[in-house]
Amino acid sequence: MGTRDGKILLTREDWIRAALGAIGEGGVNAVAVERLAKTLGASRGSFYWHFRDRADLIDAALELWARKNTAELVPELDAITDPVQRLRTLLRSVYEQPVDAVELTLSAASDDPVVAPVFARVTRQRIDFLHRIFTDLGLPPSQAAARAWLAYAFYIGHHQLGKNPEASELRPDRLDRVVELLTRGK
Amino acid sequence: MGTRDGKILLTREDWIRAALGAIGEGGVNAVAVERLAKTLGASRGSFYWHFRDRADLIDAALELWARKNTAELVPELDAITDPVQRLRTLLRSVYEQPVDAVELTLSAASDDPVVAPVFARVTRQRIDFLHRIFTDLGLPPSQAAARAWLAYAFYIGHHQLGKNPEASELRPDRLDRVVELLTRGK
DNA sequence: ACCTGAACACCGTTCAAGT
DNA sequence: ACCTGAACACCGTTCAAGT
Repeated sequence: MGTRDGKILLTREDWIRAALGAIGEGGVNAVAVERLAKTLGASRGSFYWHFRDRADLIDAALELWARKNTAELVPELDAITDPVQRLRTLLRSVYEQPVDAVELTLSAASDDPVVAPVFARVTRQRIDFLHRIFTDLGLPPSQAAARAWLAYAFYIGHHQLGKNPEASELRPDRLDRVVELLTRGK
Repeated sequence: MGTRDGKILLTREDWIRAALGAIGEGGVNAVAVERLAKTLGASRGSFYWHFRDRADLIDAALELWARKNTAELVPELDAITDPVQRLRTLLRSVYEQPVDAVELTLSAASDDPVVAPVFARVTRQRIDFLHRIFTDLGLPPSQAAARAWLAYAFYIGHHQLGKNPEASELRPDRLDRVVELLTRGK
């Protein structure tokens, strides 16, 4: 944020930060160029100097989120050698409150043309991660693949269900049974 | 659809049908009063004779969907006596193409104030249904509850992942392993 | 009872003009 | 290089006026 003639100059990053805030609060639809401009004290026209269009802004915001969030988390978890413990640590974050608001938006809007490619990349990284857990447990690759898919679909569904207060009352209060089911057998 | 002076009169149902079509094609956001009015050959003002506002229309559309879809499906599946077969039949519908477009919208937008109550009701009915499957299998209630939750979260997550072509390439091609995992063990 | 048409506020995008 | 302000199209909602 530079200044000139006492006026504040905005950077691309200023807009991105504002967009991520809006996504967290109200989802992708809440990213309104006019509202952000008002918040940042600039005109709508100014926005179009920094970004091609609204989709460009959302794309940049999600890219930033994915880098900070997934790319940095996976190596950290991979450091845990016991695969069951690694799975438990991952799933525990699902049960944590509050769930990352951008994460929710991402999976809910995964068919949005802007969201889709980011979501696909994050998904691939995460399923790879789960697959490693199950092969480390000694499962053959095809079984590990089925189980990784089940675990990841569970992860996504759990998030979606958690958004709805009435639905989440129905969920079990302990993770243990879920972990046990996923890691048992063979 | 009556007529008067050669002019077509629209009913609430005409608007609801148009709204369900729009939801299926582009999600809840695609329900635009002006666009529907143009499609139906009426003015926007006319819409507000039949509905309080846009949310009222979406609500009515989802109610209709839930009645047709879930309330009629559950008794039909309950007729299958073997619980494993019942689960397999249910999960098979998840793997079927194409997945119901309204179903996708419903779980993706389950935090939307209009969608939330409908989603919560549908969720309760379905988890009850799954719970019955697992108690029929001989599991104690608390274990059946954990497993019903896992199965339903899987169901939702599977749908969400299926929206994304790249993500769904990673899913296993056979349901059998998933059914086996869910139904196995004491 | 049901609909039209104009009005207002909000938003995305473009662009000539300013510094 | 970065921004403003006006313009246009699209949309939700209201309401007086029509039949």
